[in-house]
Amino acid sequence: MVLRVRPSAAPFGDSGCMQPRVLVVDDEPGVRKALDRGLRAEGMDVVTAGDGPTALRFARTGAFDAVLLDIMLPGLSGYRVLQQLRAEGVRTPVLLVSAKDGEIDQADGLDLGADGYLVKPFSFVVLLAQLRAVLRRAEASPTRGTLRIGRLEVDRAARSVRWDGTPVTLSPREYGLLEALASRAPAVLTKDELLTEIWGDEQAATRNNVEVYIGYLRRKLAAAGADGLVRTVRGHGYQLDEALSGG
Amino acid sequence: MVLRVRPSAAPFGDSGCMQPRVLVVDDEPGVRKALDRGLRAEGMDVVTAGDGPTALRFARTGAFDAVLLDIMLPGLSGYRVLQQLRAEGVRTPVLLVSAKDGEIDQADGLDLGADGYLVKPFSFVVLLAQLRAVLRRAEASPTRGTLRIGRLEVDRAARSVRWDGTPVTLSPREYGLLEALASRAPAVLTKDELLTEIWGDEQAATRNNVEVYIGYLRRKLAAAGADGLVRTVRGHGYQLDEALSGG
DNA sequence: TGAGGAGCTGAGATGGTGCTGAGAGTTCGC
DNA sequence: GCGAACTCTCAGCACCATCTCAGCTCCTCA
Repeated sequence: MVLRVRPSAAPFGDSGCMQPRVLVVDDEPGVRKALDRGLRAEGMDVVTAGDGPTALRFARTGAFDAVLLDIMLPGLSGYRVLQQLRAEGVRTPVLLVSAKDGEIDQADGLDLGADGYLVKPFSFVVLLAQLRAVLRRAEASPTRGTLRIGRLEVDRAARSVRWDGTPVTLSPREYGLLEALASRAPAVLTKDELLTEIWGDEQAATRNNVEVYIGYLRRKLAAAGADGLVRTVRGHGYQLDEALSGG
Repeated sequence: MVLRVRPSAAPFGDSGCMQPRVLVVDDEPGVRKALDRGLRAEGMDVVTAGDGPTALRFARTGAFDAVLLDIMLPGLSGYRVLQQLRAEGVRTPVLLVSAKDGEIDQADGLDLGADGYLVKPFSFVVLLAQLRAVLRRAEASPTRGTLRIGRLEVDRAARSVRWDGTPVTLSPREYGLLEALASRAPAVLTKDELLTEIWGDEQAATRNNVEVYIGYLRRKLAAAGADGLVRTVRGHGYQLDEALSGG
């Protein structure tokens, strides 16, 4: 494997985020060590594992920002590890590494949920590029923190909502609707999307439920001064009004 | 390059979505042709480009679900194309392909916004795996890209349309027509194609419906200043006027 | 020049979509 | 048990999107 370490000027501090934590899984100690050094030099926090069960144990904690996963592993193949992780609902981005070209081909299914594929021998630079692409994406879609859409403020940790600084008390359903709309603003969400997201997959509720709760939500928002924030897109669904929330 | 075509049982119909549209950019006609055939066999809709400027012109419309972009290109390097696209706000996933290992290394910055990296020679299966990973992600996130055909802007997430910056409010049918035409511009779409795409397969509607709604659409567009944007190709169907929208 | 076909459009009917109020059922704390 | 908050159901209403259709214009071709 070619290893050419070239530390970037600003490895990962651009967006003020923390060191990304990367799990490196490979059965060869030499490879682990080389990758560990190389990635550390790029400002990442690296943890290594040498076999499948260990990898799974580490990865299922969800404590990593990305996993570099070799397919050939003692104990449990990389495929199985990935499969198991996805089955458990772990969404951590995974880069699959195969020792030879044909290996990926032999998988029963290609769509196991990996986020990138590398074939040995790969250059460190290519690995780094893939890794960064994956980390960049993960960073771009944060699932936590406070949403700020103009004058609207949705604190997801506290499940509280403010408009122009004044708090708006919402019921769980109302809050769910608003958070869903805010987290994707200014996209239009269909009633069915909102149903599955807030009411769950059981589909016990009907679309009229969404209409009713949009009504409740609107009333409370209007009382707080956010009149017209939730807009109806006839025939499709609802969205947060860009102009209003953004202004 | 190794080409091993293996049509899947269900290429891409799993989630009932449309064929993914992929833009293949490579300066070698042989490679273009091979990729075109291979990807079509996998159920994808493929458009090819042989040089940088052409690639940029196609890609900046936002009408593709993924771009396979060779770095070595006449006219404008793949890097520049990618850089330009990102600068314009085009978020379409891009897989960068380098002819040799060192090429990626030579880029001034790795973080141009590519979503995957491949080094020639790569096997078709690896390409397919990367491509699918990218498409799967794109499909999972409802934030579909914005179509830009000259002065026309179609935001597919917000279902909003702008001409020269001024918003145009459209009914669902009208919007469907415009999006269909914009996503394939400057191709001519027949009335039957538009019928099946917007009205569905039931075929309850007739071709006159398309004519009527093209009329409605034209009226609203004309009111916004986009007079003559939707062109009739007698005997065939409708298309967006490149010259007008592109100028 | 005229016939036929393709495409356009205005008027009007209708059905669907979305909104709302009333009220019943449920859960939870006291 | 009681009240409060939340959730859900339902029916009625208003309005808009959709559809139908006839009559029109325009193009093509003989």
